[in-house]
Parts: sequence; C-alpha cells; structure tokens
Amino acid sequence: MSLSPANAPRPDEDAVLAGDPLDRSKDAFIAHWADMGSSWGVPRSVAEVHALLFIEGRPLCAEDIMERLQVSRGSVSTTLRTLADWGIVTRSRQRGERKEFFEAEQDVWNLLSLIVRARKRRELEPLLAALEDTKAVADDDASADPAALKAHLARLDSMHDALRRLDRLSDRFIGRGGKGLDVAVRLLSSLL
Amino acid sequence: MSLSPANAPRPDEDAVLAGDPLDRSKDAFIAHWADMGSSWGVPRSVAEVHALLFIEGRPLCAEDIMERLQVSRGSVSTTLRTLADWGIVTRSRQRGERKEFFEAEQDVWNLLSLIVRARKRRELEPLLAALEDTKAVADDDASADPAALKAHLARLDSMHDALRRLDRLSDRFIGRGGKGLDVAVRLLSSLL
DNA sequence: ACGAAGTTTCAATTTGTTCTGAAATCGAAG
DNA sequence: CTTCGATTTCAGAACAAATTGAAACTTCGT
Repeated sequence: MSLSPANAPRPDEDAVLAGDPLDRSKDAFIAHWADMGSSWGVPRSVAEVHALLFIEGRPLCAEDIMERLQVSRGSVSTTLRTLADWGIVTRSRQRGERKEFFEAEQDVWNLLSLIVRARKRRELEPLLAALEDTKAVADDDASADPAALKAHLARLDSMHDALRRLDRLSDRFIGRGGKGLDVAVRLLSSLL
Repeated sequence: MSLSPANAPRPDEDAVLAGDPLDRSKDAFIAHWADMGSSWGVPRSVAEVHALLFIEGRPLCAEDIMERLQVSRGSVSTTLRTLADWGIVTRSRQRGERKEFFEAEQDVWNLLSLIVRARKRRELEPLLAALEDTKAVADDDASADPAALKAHLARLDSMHDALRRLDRLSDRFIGRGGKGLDVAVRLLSSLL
C-alpha cells in the first residue's frame, strides 16, 4: 500500500531501489512498526515516518521522506511536528543547507521512555483529573442509597488508585535521562 | 452512534438519566473511560460497555446495555464478544432466566493484567515474529555494503531485544493469577 | 527589500472504521 | 420436532480519521 513494487529503477543515488534486499528489509520494518502503531492509536503515517527515520539512522529532510514513503508534503509536515512534539524525533539544521533535517532517537529504551512520557501527559493525567471530578459528583449526592453510593465510590477509588500508582511509577521511569525504564526492566527481570 | 441529527453531544443520556446524581457520576466515568480507550485504539463502544459493566458491578443482560447506552443489539453483541475474548468480561447465566448476563472483572490489577495479556498476544508477539523475519531478510543480503548492513542489523537487534525483554517480563506479570502486576508495581515503587 | 527555497496550514476529499437493523441462526422447553 | 425468545451475522449506512494539494506564510541570501 505504501511502496510501489517494481518501478523503473532510477539512477539517482537517493532513489529507492525496490530490489535492494537492505531496503526491502527496511520496508518490512517500516510496515511492521506501522502496524503496531496503528493498533495502539498512532496514525499509520506517523509510525511510518518514525520507523523510516529510526531505521535509516541518519538525518533526512522532508523531501527524502516524501519520496521514500510516497506521501504528500502536507502529511510529512504534520507528521514530523507530531513526532517532534513527542520528543522522539529532533529537528536539525545542517550547515550550509537551508532545509531542515530530522533524526529519530536511536536508543530504544530512551525512545520507549519518551513515548511513555508523551502518552502519560496526554492521556493518563487528564483521566486522573476526570476521575477526581467524577468522584466529587458522586460525593455530593445526598439522595442516593448510602450502600450503593459507598460501593460506587469504592469502585472509582480502586480504579483511581491503581492508575495513580502507575502514573507515579512512570514519573520515576522517565526522570532518569531515559535509562529508568531500562533499569526497571532489568531489576524486575532479576527479582520476579 | 447517536440517533439524533447533528448537534448536542449525547442528548439521550441526559434525557434518560438527568435526575440521579449517582447515574450521572456513572455516565461521567463511562465517558472518560471511553475517551481513554479510544485514544489507545479500543473502539469507543467497546470501552463504553466495559465501563458500564465495571461501574455497575453487577451482571447486566444485552437489553440492559442497549437501553442504558442507546446502542443497537448488533453492536452490543459484537462488543460483548470482544470483551469476553479479552477475558475482562465474563458471561453468566442467571437462575431461572433464559438470557445471558455479563459481568466485568472487578479487581483493577487483575483487569490490567488481562488487558496486557490480550494486547501482548495480539500485537507484541506478532511484531516479534515479524522482526525476526525482517532480520533474516537482511541477513541473506550478500550484495550490500558490509558496514551499512551491520549498522542496520544492529538497529533491528536493539529494537528486537528491548521488545523481547518486555515480552518476557509481561509473561511473569500475567502468570501470577493477576497479582503479578500489583506485586511488580509495589516492588518498583519501593526500589526506584 | 525582494525573490527563491522551504515549511505550514486547512478545506475538500479520500480512505477506513464502526454501527445499525433485519434476517439467519441457535437452543431450550414443551 | 416445533416454537419462541435470545443471539449472532453481515451488507450497507453513517461516521470519523487521515491525506492531499495549493495557497499563505516564513526565512535566508543578496
């Protein structure tokens, strides 16, 4: 869906040669990473651009990405902004070039930490705030059956407590220059 | 989703349930849980049904759900099957009733474990298998520049290793009757 | 200050997903 | 084995999300 299988090979050195096994392996990686992304609510094209930058391991400009993934200028621009907001892709100006270049975080644990951080901010924190409001609404209810009210609040609390604990935990992960997740996983692997 | 034309968000909700503060609190919970679900790739109505069953804390039948959430029979059926597949909702027959009833897992840590288990199976494992294939494709490449090939394989490996470690870790979490996640979080909280 | 190169924005469109509703199927009770 | 209530299926309708493309904007060099 993303790449044409067997185009006329272009002699241009930046062109994609579908026949090159190394590029085919890169394409496969991009496709799988995009599949994963899309089942986790990350727009496919965002995941594709990230995968490309990660697997290339070198700065690319907007045009490189457009050609390689066959997507529009607008899409690339939007997508790169998203990735930059999440902190997993960084902009860099190249000396003597007017274009901007983009590069993906190469350390996988750091990458995962940045993803956790972004999602925590965007989703977990608002949910925690909303749950507090929800508890307040029920708390103000004088009219309900006391037993039902108590049970309801207990359910809200158990959910709220668990999520808050995950939230605090993720603060620690992401507080150690990206190495927290790595440390935590190693620790648990030996302890559990 | 809604039967009404185009404007106010979920007007039927208010019409049917406006009076009771406890129900309003439940509705708020359902809405927030659904928001979270939809940003994690869970269909909104699946998250809504789950939230309803969780927050009610008692078995409901298909018709109860249809009326409460104002969705169709077909949607409820599909949704309940999905939730049952993930293991976070269980079917139960009620004595003297021909209908099936459905009940949500009430222990939050167990719930989270079940979710992790389902997503691991559905997404992480296939990705790991795909990454192995991807490495094999590149490995077979005799024609490429050896340095580029080596760098490429190193990137694939770092990703593969990290994800495999997360995979193995999640095996431990979910192996302890749902308490593994709880234990792990408590452990890390004290150690980190 | 101007023009060229590069980037962003956004309305329209395309693409993909979810929901509905009625028909087919299932299965327990008589 | 027939009936009747409950459940599942599925084609099409309704909806939501992502992408495009072109205009507007920004930035740099001269």
